[in-house]
Amino acid sequence: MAKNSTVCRATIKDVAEKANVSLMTVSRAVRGLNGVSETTRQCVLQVVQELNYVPNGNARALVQANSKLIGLSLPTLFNDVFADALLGMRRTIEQAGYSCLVQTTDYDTEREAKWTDQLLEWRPAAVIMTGVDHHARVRSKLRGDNIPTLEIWDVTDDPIDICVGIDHLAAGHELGVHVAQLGYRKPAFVGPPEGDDPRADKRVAGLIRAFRSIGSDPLQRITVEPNNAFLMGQQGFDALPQTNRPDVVFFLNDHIAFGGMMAAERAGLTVPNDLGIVGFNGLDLNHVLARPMTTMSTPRRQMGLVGARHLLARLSGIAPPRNTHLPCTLCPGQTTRAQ
Amino acid sequence: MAKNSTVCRATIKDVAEKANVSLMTVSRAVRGLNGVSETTRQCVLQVVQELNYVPNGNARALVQANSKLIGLSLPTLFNDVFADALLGMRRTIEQAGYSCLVQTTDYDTEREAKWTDQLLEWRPAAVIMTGVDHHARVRSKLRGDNIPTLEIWDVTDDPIDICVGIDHLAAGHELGVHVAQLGYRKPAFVGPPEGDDPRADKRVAGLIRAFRSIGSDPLQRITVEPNNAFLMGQQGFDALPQTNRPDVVFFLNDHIAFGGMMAAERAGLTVPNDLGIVGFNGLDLNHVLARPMTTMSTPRRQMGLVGARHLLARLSGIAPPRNTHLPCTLCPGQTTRAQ
DNA sequence: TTGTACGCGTTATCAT
DNA sequence: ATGATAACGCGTACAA
Repeated sequence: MAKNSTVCRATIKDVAEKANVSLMTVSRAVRGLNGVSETTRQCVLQVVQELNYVPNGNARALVQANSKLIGLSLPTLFNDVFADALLGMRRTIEQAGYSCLVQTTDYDTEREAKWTDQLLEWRPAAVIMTGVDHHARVRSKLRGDNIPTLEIWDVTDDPIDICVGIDHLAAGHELGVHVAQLGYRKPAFVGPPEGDDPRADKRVAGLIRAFRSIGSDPLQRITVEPNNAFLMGQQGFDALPQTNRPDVVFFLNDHIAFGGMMAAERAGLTVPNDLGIVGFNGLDLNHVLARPMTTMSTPRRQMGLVGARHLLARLSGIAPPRNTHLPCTLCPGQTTRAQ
Repeated sequence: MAKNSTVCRATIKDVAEKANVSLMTVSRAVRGLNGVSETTRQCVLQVVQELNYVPNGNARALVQANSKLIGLSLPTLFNDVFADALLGMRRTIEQAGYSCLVQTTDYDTEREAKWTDQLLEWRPAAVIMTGVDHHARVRSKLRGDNIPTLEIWDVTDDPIDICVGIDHLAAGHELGVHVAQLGYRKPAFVGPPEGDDPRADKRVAGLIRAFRSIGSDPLQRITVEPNNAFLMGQQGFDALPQTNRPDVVFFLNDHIAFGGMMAAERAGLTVPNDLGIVGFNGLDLNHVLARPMTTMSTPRRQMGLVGARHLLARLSGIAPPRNTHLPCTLCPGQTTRAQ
């Protein structure tokens, strides 16, 4: 009878029997350890091929008490900036033999916490999270279990473990000061509701401080639902107050800003004279626009790279710096007035 | 002395001892199985809390001979279309208790094959791959091990297991016929080199067939290096032949088309009169453009949803259809001439 | 309702 | 250079 149409996978034992050696010899040969004669190794690897033997990662993780898995938590994939950071990170991580267990949180701390619970069952070697604002349970579990943890994209005095990011408060402030110096006095911000994206909130705090210090109108915060970036920009523009309209709008990111600019021009406004448009991140989108956008360029690729390196160092017992600030670069563009 | 600053994690055994019950009672209580009195369960769960017990997924996977892990392979994350498909998929999958092991291949079949080898060590419950063109080794391994496999984004007569996608050849043909009927006769295509993206190649084949049947100039294929989408569009436009310039350009996708259009207009051309611009996918970008782009809308979200459902059905023993075609929708826009 | 014995596939450790 | 044995933490099967 057919042997119950099930997966039939070879184990070390199968290989050992067929090769007429012990389990340990196979194990050593497969892992490329010393202490196996060249002839034996050849023979074993030969059998491994024939039997299509694939080591069982679960068994290995079990006996070694932790796995070659790394948990990776991102807010969303609908945003090139995270893809950018990932690019730098994933390669480094995978070359070191780790695999990534990925989740997206949609900026929901609860979701993140639930996923963490699920993740910990796999005894991951490390965890990478976006931002530094997490559910208290997550912090305490990761700390308590002493799991190497990398927080990326933001900085804090008290990271869970190690942290590589930019100072969003300072970036917001620098951007605000620049724009204020250009003469804009009625600022608005278009982005998610307060509380959804802690990094956005910090940048807004920086903007507020910048404009308050020169006695301008207070910054108006316009809320748009998470959606396609270009649509969000359009919705953000539509939501601007008609009377006493702002003279400059800071958008959550460049793509949203572009959507807002399109909407503004369709509504008959002239950028930057009637309305200044400011983005964030310095995406490559800028390079194709007729007029480059005023924005703040963030070191995304580098954050990923540096973060991954520090984490790997941590995994091999070397203590990396707990906190790494990376610099942003102001990009004055033509979507705000000159001078 | 400090107990070697290492992870100290509670096991079932620890819980059992503290709760004064057997291992099995704990196991049952934790998994919510029947056969445990309410009082015992309360007591056990109480101890679980205190000890911060988290079941070991590796041990579980080992004894059950396969894990609650699903492998997921995507070409890139720098493309909203994959994020779209994922959105529909991941939720469904995660609610069923699975976690995703993600990779990106950068359209490299070799990379995909290597990753698959690594993945199989985890004894995943299922594998999801993009497209239907894979390394022969991958096909045979997945088939040989009888692993539930979902191929998404494309269709074929001979899927590894199950398959949900669109017919790229037909989509290309339909788009080509539409544009040809508008009177364009010198078509070009801007995208990756032939062989890199099999789905793009199929669409190109459809375009070629459409234009050949009306005896127009043959379609010129312009190659651009993978890069930021907007930049690729710009580069694609720059690479168009100056003499006997094409009168319509099909781009790999909408974002690239947008970059191309910007470049064309900066070069002084009028769209759609001097040059027709055609995208692919029907991204939301279109909704904010002053003139919507001519494109073919793809059912990305739906592919993800349907695919995930079929896969879950497969995992619970129900046989879903092997092959599911989903329809595309032609979106005539204003970046090609009317009539 | 609860408990006991065994095995899952691997590696560490200690022989030989 | 090679092998025997004992874990690792859990679930299945059966017994009480």
